[in-house]
Amino acid sequence: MIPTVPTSPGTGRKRPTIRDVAREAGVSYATVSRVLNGREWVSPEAVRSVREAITRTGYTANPHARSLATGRSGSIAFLLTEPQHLLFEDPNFAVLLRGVAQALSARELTLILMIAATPEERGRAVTYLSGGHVDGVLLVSPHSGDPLLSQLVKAEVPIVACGKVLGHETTISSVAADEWAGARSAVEHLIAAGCRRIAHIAGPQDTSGGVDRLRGYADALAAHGIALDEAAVAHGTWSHESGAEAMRDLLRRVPDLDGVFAASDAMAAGTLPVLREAGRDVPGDVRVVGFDDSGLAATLHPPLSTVRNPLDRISEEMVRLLGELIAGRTPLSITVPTSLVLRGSSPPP
Amino acid sequence: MIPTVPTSPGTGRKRPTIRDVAREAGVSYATVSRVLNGREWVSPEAVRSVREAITRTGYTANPHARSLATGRSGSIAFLLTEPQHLLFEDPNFAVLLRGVAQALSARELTLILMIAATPEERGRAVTYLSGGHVDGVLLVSPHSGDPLLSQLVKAEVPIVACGKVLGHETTISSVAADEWAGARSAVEHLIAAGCRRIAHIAGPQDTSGGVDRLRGYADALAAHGIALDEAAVAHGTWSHESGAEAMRDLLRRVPDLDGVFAASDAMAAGTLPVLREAGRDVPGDVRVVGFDDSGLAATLHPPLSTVRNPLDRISEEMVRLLGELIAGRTPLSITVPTSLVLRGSSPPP
DNA sequence: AGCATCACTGTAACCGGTCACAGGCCTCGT
DNA sequence: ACGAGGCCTGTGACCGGTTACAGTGATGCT
Repeated sequence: MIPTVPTSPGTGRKRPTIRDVAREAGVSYATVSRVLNGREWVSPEAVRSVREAITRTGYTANPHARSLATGRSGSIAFLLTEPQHLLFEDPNFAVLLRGVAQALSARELTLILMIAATPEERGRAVTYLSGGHVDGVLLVSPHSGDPLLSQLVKAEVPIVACGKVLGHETTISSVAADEWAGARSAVEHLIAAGCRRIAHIAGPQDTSGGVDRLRGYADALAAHGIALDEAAVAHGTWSHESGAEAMRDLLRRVPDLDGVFAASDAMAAGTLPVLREAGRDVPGDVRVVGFDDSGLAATLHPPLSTVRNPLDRISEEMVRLLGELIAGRTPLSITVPTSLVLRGSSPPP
Repeated sequence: MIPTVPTSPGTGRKRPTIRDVAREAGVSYATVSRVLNGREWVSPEAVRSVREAITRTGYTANPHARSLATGRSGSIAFLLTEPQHLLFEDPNFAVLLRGVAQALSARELTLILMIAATPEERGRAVTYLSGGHVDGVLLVSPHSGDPLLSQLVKAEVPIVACGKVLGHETTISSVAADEWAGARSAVEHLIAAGCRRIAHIAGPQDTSGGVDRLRGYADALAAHGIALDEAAVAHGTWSHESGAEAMRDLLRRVPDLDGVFAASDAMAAGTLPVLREAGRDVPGDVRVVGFDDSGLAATLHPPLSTVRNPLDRISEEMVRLLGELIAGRTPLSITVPTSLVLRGSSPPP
């Protein structure tokens, strides 16, 4: 016969429970619970003695017991479906992640990071997320047709996406930067500064950011009666290298260009050495404006003018919307304004 | 008056419990639990009918109830104490994170990402981690004297660190690349290729990586009877820009150098344009070797020879060690071998 | 036949919280 | 003096699992 040892010797002392605190404080465990949750109708001295007992015993609530009783987990998942793109190539992504972590931490919520790249991981992610482990899900730039998306929607998990998700406006919330307005303001600045031959290095056209920034460029030109020249639009992949490549093309196709609006800072950064090698002074001969205001923008030579992508606001809003969704509000899509940051590569006129 | 909604907001009908499955299958709920956990001594037909009942009801176990009963949370924390460094500047970090996520996912463990940069966040992190929310903690390059570390150790949370943590060998496990051997092999390769004036761009000397790579450099020279010249060692911050800066210094101080070993790929990348502007051909006049084999190494011109930092192995080992720690084994520090990858910036002799 | 063993199953007692409900005590109104 | 009602507190019933322990019937052994 193996008797159960009351005080287990090897594994150290066990953590105090709410009952231990109640005994210490000389009240019932229900009262301790009330103090912990800030419920009304508890006498000041009870509050005081419970508080003291808590610090004396070093008590912390068992999160699993609490979750079991309340039905809330206190944690939300940050789901990545395209890590190779987001995590490794996009410096903005780190800013977004940082912002989300901060916003969640402030709300005492836990961030569960899930990477669902392989089919196997995606399957596990769906079961996990539908299984009640988390209170909600934050998604980065999901693909509209992704089956994962519809499975989560079917499981009634609250979801907030970063970037618009076509076809799911009524089932999931989303937060997006006003890409179009940002792009437009950048191009209008170039026009106001006297540029007449403005080229654009566009992002991938299967992303909403790439499309909207291109539309903003085109609309700004149209609004000022400047004809859109197909030759003045090159396409890149967001990366530094693709920006350099695109710039070489543009110099060949539009030798008289006097302004470049690149859809990302990295691509804008790629244009600078190419322009220098071609003997064009920035901003003297050619003005350059990027997009994102990533960390690298200010450190370039010359420092890069750019459209500030308000990722801190976006992450904050994502968490806020998710909170509302969890509380039972209906899905909502919002847009966050961008702003123009002028630096050496295209100073104010 | 605002009545409390009885049914949880997100979900309409409530999820089936183990009792529902038992009723469906015509057995007791203990039997269902036994089937779920693969316990012995359950009749084949009971297993079958339970399995059927599970698929019929769409049952998934409530993770919080399970955690409460077993005392295991099934999740581990990945703690970042220096996000500005790791998350934003270090491309390797993303690789490590990816690897850890994969290893945990394969073990059905959840990754909780915690960023503890501000004092407030650090405090919350300690309470959270000591509070039994997670089964263990993975730490990236913690600073040995960090009070956070000793608090976690005191709370008896299983910890595995990436990189050596001096003074905690008996309390926490750690996994590190063999930085010293890697650095040494890089420098020996340069010597074998005929270089005689080999400079080093060192990393920060308050990190174990920075120190060990410098030691490896010094020891390789000593082993081949080459005197260490203080002027041939410059210091950088891991970053591209600091590498360029260091290279300019070195060209001034050691004009006859014919080899450079940089402690990071980013710093090595920074040397290339500086060398080109100075009229030195790589690898003709000067051979360059980096460290890490980060994504960028192969895309440079010329492609960078470098020491492969086995981050995939490291992440895998970290998770394995943490598992052993959780199972009750004693802490263990292990080293993972590196390998030399030769490319255009210093091809094989 | 009687008893031990084996293979399996069910009951009940946890795990550590939350919360509905039933009081108790004190003050106030009548 | 006594009931009403406000404030505060304690009891007990959950939440949904795991698991110790106590059966139960069938079989094997003496």
